[in-house]
Amino acid sequence: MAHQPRRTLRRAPKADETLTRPRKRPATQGTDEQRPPISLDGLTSLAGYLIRQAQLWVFEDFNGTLAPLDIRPAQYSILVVVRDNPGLSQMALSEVLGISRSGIIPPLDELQSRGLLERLPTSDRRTHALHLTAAGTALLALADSLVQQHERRLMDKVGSRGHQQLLQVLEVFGRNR
Amino acid sequence: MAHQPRRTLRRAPKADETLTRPRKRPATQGTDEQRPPISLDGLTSLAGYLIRQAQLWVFEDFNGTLAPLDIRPAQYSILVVVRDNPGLSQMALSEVLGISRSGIIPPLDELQSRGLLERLPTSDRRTHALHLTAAGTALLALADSLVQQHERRLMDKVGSRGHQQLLQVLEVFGRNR
DNA sequence: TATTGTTATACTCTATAACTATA
DNA sequence: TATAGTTATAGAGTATAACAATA
Repeated sequence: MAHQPRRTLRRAPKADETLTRPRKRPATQGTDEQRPPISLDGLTSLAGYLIRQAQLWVFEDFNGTLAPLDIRPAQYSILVVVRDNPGLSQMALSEVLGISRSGIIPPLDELQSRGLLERLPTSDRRTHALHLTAAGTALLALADSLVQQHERRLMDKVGSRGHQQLLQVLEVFGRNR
Repeated sequence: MAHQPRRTLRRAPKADETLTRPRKRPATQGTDEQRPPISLDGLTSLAGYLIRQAQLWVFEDFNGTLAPLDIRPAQYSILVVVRDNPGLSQMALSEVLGISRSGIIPPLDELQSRGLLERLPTSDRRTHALHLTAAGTALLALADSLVQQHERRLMDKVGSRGHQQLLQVLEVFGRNR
């Protein structure tokens, strides 16, 4: 029904990262006894396992880096796609991001309540046209520079050559899912 | 206190995958009108985004492949680590898997209730020694062959060379987090 | 009838804190 | 006091189903 843009104030997200984060091994537990090494070879030989571990690192580092702006990965991806495709509908957005059309609503509500994004009416009164506000555009510019820092840290982790290889090899996962 | 191994029956996990899965674009919505292409360049140039998308594919394919055995990624990783490190404690397991010591309990309970894994008492009566049962060893062997199918599908996706590069480049994320 | 956005609900995963028993 | 395992609780993320407005 193309409701009024809602003003719902959503739960303030924890300023810090809330996503999976690795254990900070508990200070080599008390005495610095050496513990028997645990073999992970059965897992580390699987590319899928390594991808999962890399993704956990990415989210952790991303969240830490963008904590000052209180932007999580999903929010960042929404802001980028809306900036690059102004006026797109919620359906189109949820589709390219691989989220259900109901799942896109909480992050959109939050971004809107923070004044970063707006839902404008269209000729088809069922749909909303998504646009960034001036504040959203400004904040995204800041976020972009932090994301570049994050990306550089990833490059430090895997090497410049490794980073290039990742972009090439994983490109197949980037196209429209 | 090294409780009795619990018999708690845990909620039957949905036999199919329950993790994030991509939208199956709704049949090009009704009429096959061509929709304006949506630019994702702002995201696909980020290695972190591609890693995230790859990881979603991995979980989806993994879950689909291992659905006949009703084994999810976390359960598989537990079975592998316990097989390769028999007798390790829950603390050690949760540490190498990057899960909190309370978070390891639900999957362990489930595996134990399914007769795949047991918690044996040790001289330190606070700790449990984790071991696979015969059934667990047998099921893991089946799982391994399915995981190899999954890994082959990943190789089909990124190419043989790309697969090798992934193992090399991401190896840094595999070591003990 | 089909589609968009929304609400309601449920489930998974993970986190933290408090508790028990052991050391 | 410190540690291992457990319980209780909470939060984020995502899923499905049903609904109203609109096409």
